[in-house]
Amino acid sequence: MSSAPILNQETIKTRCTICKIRSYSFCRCLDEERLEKFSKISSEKNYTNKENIFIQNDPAKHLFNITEGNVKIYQLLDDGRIQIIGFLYPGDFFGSYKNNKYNYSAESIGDLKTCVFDQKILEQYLDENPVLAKELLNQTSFELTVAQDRITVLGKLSAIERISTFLTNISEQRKRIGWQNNPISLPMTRQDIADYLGLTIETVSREFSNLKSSNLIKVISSKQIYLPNIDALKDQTK
Amino acid sequence: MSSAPILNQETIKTRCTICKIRSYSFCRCLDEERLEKFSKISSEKNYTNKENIFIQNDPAKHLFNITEGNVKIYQLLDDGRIQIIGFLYPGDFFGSYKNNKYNYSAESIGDLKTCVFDQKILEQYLDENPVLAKELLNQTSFELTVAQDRITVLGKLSAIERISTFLTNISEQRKRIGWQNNPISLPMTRQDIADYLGLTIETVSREFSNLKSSNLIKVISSKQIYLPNIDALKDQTK
DNA sequence: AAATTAAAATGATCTATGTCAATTTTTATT
DNA sequence: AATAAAAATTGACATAGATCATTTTAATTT
Repeated sequence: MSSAPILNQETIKTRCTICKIRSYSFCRCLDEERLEKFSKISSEKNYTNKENIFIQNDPAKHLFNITEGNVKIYQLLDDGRIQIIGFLYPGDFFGSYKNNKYNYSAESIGDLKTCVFDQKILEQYLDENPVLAKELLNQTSFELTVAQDRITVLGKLSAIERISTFLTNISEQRKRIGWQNNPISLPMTRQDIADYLGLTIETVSREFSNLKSSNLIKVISSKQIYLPNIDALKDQTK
Repeated sequence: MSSAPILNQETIKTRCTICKIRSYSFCRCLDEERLEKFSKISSEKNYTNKENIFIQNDPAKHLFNITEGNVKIYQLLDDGRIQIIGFLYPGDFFGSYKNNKYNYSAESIGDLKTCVFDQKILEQYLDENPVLAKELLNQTSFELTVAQDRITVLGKLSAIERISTFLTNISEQRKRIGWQNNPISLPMTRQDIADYLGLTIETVSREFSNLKSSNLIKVISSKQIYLPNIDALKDQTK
C-alpha cells in the first residue's frame, strides 16, 4: 500500500474542461462533474468560410455554440432581399433549442468551430440540470434586449447613426469577451454591414468615408478600423 | 364515522386558479398545488389609459403579466424620437425577470390589469420550480423570434409591406389567443402604429387609404378594421 | 346637440437614401 | 510580379417616404 494520500479524483480532460470560451458561454454555470456529462451530449463541428450551417424553416434539430470564428444569421425574403439579424462571436449560441423550425439561416464567416447539441438530448439535460435552464433563460433574455435595441436602430436611426452605433457596439462587444477594443476588426464585408443595418452598400461606403474625413475612424485596412475618439463616435450615435 | 368517502381536498380558489388567461401565459405549466404557492408570490396591479408602468433604465424590480388590456413598450431617444418595440396582449409578460434595469418603457393602452412579480422572489421560485424556468425560457425564445422577425420588417420592408404585415400579424395573434381574427381592433392610435413600424403618421394614413381603395381593408371605425381578403393582404406582405 | 378638442386624412414639397453606372482598390490566382 | 476577380468607393440621378401645412372626421365636453 502506498503511503501517498489519496488524491481527489483527477479532473477528466474533456472538450468542455479545456474549452477556451466557457467563461462567457452558457455552459459556464456547470460544475466539473456536470460538465463531464455535458461534454458527452455535444460534439464538435467545424466549417470553412461561407458554409451554410442551416437554412431558415428547416426542421430545427440543433443548438450551436461558437467556440471559434464568426457566424452571420439572416432572413431571406422571397424576392431575394436579405436582412442580417446578427453577427455572432465566440460564446454566442444560435439555432434552436426548442422550436420546430429555425427562424433564420446561418452561415460561417471565415473558419468556424462550433459545439453542437441535439435539441431533444439538450432538452432532457435541461430537465436534469435546472441550473442550465436558468442560465439559458438569462442569456436568451439578454439576446432579446439586444434584438429590441436593434429594432430601435432600424426603426429610428439615420444611416450615419446606424453605422456609428454598429462600430461602437462592436468595440464594446470585444471588450466584453476580453479582446482589445481598439482597433476593431470587421470580419464581414461592407455588403454584410449594409444588410445588417438595413442600408445599401453604397450608403455604408459613403458614411465610412464621411467618418474618415471627420477623423472619427481610421481605416487601417478595410477590415481593420481604428477609433481615435470613441466618445465622439458615440455622440454620432444619438 | 361518516360513510361518505373522503373527497380529494377541494381546490382552493386563488387569483391564479380563476385566471382567464392562464392557458396562454407562462404560468400554464404549473399544477394546482404549485399554482397555489405561485398566486402568493404575485399581486394584482391595475392601470387606466396612458399610465407609465415603468421607464427605461429604471432599476428593474418587477416582471408583469397582462391579464386584461394592452401595453405598449417603447424606447425613447435623447431627442424625443420614439420607437415602439411592441404592443402586448393578455398573456404576454414584460418588465425584467433578471436584468438590473428595464430595457424599455411601458405604458398602458386603455384599462389594464396585470399580475406583478417581484424579481427576487420570482427568481427564488424558479429555483424551486424548474418547470417554470423552462417555460419562461420557451416563451422568451419565442419573443426572441418575434423580435428577429421585426428586425427584418424594419430593415427591409416598404411602408405598404410593413402595414400589411402589421395587420395580418394582429389577425393571427388574435387567433392564437382565441379571439375572432376578423375584424381586428386596433387599440392604439395611428401615431402609435407609425412609431411601431418606423414610419410617420402621414405615411401610415396614406397607406391605409391605399389599402382601402384596393379593397384590402374596410375601415369600420378607425380602430375596427375588417380584412375582406386576408390572403391577398398577405401577398402585399411579400 | 352645439362647441371644443383630438385624431386622421390629404396635399405640396423636400430630402435622405436608393439605384444605376463607372472607377479604384484590394485580394486571390496563375 | 502580372493577371484576374472581387470588394469597395465615388458620382449622377431617382424616388419612397419625410416634413410642413391644411382640411376633414371623430371623439369629448359643455
